[in-house]
Amino acid sequence: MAVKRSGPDAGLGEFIRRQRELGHLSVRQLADACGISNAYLSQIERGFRNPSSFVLKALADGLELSAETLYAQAGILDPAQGEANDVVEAVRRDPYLSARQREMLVEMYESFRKVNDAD
Amino acid sequence: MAVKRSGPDAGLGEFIRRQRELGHLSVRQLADACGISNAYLSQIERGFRNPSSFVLKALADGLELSAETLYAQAGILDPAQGEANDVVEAVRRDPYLSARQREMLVEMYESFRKVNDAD
DNA sequence: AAAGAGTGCTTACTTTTGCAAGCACCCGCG
DNA sequence: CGCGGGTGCTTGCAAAAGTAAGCACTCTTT
Repeated sequence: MAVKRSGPDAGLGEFIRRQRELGHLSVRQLADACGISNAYLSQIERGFRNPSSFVLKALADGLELSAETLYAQAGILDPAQGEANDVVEAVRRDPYLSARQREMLVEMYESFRKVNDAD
Repeated sequence: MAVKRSGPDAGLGEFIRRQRELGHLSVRQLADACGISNAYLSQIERGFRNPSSFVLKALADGLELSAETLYAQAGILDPAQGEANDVVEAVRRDPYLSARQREMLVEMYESFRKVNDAD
């Protein structure tokens, strides 16, 4: 078959689960938000199924993180990417933060910028 | 199924075909280079099949273009090219923040990371 | 303590992916 | 001509994706 196929070894599932738990979402909640079945999400998280591009995209949306991040985790996008500059982008890409935490950091950053513009 | 499914309407296939022709490759050549069957590639190009993440990645490699580009064409990646990787680094480099502000953002970020490790 | 809802997981099933094999066609060449 | 090799396309079929329904368990609530 020549094209990579991941089995129950894939770290992608674990990553998704971790993100879901950081956001305090149940399997069903995230599955609904993504338009996929909870059964399927459960299998993805445990590495038994290999989500298609569209499901991956939907998961990225549901988890409120950039599709790039998820695809990088899936080993599809080269994670290297760009030369580090934009704080907001860096926050959005960070795989260890919850959606809420990312939101807070971005807000804080932007309020700083705003204040600075004033003086 | 709620998740996007493309039929023979998809512009992705046409894009792939155009790229293939620009490279003066036959269907079989590109298919071989990608490790997929020529039958399947033919169907993808005409929009009858919906390549998985892995096939898409293989196609990007075979066409020698970045996976980002192809995924953007597939309508999966927002063409917004992000840079920046590391949050702390990005914050430290940001020229619009004060030292104090940088310190606060970094502290906030690190406390989030710490909290996440706990649960 | 039984009902009710929430959690994740399993099973049986349908639909889609992706391939091996083969079709029809167009060339260049002996 | 007639044959070998190029082109893209079609057609079954095996294997994987994805779902609906339901299981086992834990909490609340009554």
